[in-house]
Amino acid sequence: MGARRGEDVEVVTAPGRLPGNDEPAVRERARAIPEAAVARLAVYLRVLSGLAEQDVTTISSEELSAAAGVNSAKLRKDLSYIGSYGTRGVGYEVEVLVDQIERILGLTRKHSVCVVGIGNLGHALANYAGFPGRGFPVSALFDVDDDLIGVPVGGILVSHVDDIPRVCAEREVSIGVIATPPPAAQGVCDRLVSAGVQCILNFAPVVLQVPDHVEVRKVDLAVEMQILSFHVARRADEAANADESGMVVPG
Amino acid sequence: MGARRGEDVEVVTAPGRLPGNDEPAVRERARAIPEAAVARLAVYLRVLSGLAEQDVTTISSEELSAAAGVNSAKLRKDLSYIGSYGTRGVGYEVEVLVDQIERILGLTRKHSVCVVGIGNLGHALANYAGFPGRGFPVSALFDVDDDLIGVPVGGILVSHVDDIPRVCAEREVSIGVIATPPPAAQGVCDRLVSAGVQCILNFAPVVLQVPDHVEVRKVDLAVEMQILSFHVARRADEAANADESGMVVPG
DNA sequence: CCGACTTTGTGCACACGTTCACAAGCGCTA
DNA sequence: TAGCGCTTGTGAACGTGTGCACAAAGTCGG
Repeated sequence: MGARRGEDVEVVTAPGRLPGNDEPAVRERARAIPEAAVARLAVYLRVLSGLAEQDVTTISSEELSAAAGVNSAKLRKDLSYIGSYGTRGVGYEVEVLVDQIERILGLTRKHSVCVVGIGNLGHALANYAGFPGRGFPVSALFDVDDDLIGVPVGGILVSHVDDIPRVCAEREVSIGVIATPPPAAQGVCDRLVSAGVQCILNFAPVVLQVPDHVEVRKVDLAVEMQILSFHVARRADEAANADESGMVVPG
Repeated sequence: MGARRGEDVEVVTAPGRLPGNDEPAVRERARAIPEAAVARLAVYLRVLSGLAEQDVTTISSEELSAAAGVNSAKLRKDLSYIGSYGTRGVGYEVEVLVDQIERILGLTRKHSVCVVGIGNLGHALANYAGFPGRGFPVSALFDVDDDLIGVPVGGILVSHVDDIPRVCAEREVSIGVIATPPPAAQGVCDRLVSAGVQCILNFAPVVLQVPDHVEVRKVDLAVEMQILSFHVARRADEAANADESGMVVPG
């Protein structure tokens, strides 16, 4: 176990009978998993699911880490956050890992998703979102365009954004996906928040302001492109640099 | 942020007096900017562009950081990576910052982009990609479906994936966007790489294997959803925990 | 039953990124 | 020109995440 702050170290033998402290530490553990590790666990899960379908029953950290594109030590540390489910000298049982990762990621429950903004991207998401992580049924779609209201997209009828509070409550939406034009995003976000949605995936290129208890993740195409652009530029500069400094091309 | 390959280690602190190291440090600096800072610079740039359009000429780190949703010290440090363009006691000139960030991000050149896989998502990207970061013209589209070849999407004719090498070379594509089904992604990736594309934005939920000199960023919807799911689960557990431990609801 | 071999789980050290806190620097006013 | 108040730029402390290397713990063959 990694040394945390002085506080939650005594989890070992659970000394003092403090109220609410006798929990199996599984829940405490969940809080301690680094976000980066969570992201990787999701990747491992996908790889493992693929292996399970190919009837692979056991895999070593070395093999799995190669398939997931990470260092094997990191993989083992990531897995250690969720418990000790490997067998030394052997490896991990694929099925066990799948189950445990799904448990930690909360994939044993279904998470109802809504998509707001049924443009090009929203369309794609409505058709796409339910399928890859099989625990995310899209259960509501919203737009402002009157021509779209009531139209079925991917099997779901589009509702008006004004109905977000009612529809989200009815269908117990827990994750909201924003795919609106930038100016509309904050307004939509506010409505989702007041509808009780606690997690938001934002595709609109704006910085959303939300209360502390709401989790926002953003997917920003422009930013991704610009990061790549930065690398292109860096490479070009390096090449120019190497050139100037009289580097000889081998061969 | 999110998971990247464990590779990007060679970004380390510029070591000692190696030959060709005496450059004006602008280029050296570029190498030293942390990836996380680059991502934020792109966000600042967008905010700043918005401000410029509203004829704001000057802004303090405090204001800008609030608009970008970060801490002001972090913002100043991020900006310090690209140089000292602020005036103490006053703030930053919006236009200067815009220019400098664009320079660092390599946005002064146009980066030709191709999209592979013209399904729902590819469609959305073809229409979307050029516009938000104004320096990214989509100049080629590819698919395997014969019915799509030659069809114009967002003003560009779709070519066959087999023509990737030729078309990418002709149109000087520097960034490849993969929006194919998972099984096709690695093959497409290989073709892009052999066509000389050095940066890839991958929307397919697979771990791509590429040579070291190729930069890959991935956007993985399923992973994002699962991270949110994790947070939903964590919250639920916390609530349950608080409940069990006999917490009294105030009021 | 033992010893050799394999692979996990993790303590430790290091690197990276974030935050704090303050000196340095600039403009404004008198 | 000197003094004051404001904001930048950054050294240094801190916390988090990564990677190494090895002990612990299991399997397997003899």
